[in-house]
Amino acid sequence: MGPIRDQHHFQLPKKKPNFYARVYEIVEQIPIGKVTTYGAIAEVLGMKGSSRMVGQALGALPEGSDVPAQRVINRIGALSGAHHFGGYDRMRTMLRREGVTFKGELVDMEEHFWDPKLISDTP
DNA sequence: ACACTGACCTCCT
DNA sequence: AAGGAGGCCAGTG
Repeated sequence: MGPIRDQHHFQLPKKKPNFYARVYEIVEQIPIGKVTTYGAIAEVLGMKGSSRMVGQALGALPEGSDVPAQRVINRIGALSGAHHFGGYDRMRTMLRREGVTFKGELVDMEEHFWDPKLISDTP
């Protein structure tokens, strides 16, 4: 179904780029137990190098959104957005509940990284 | 309209 | 190897 659902009554950008919405569409497809990175999302949107924009889009999400933003982390596996989930421990707990494992403070990227480029290839 | 802000990433010391 | 500077560009005030 439509990736962005009606419950998202917060304001999306009404102009053309629709950048936020495209970010959310990708994030919604990250499988449970997997994570991806800001950079990987930016790249698949054709905006390689604009990873900060992805973070900005996620930051605009209301709390309690069903967009699984906790599955987006930085390149090395650090929970750089932890502040938006009530701190590092809270975010780590959310991910652990989904089956994500850690190596110290960092997500085990070898095990859990999911590349959003896979979307295009698989129906 | 301008200036500044980011849940980042890559290059350059 | 570790840390800093700069780039990215859509929102916001």
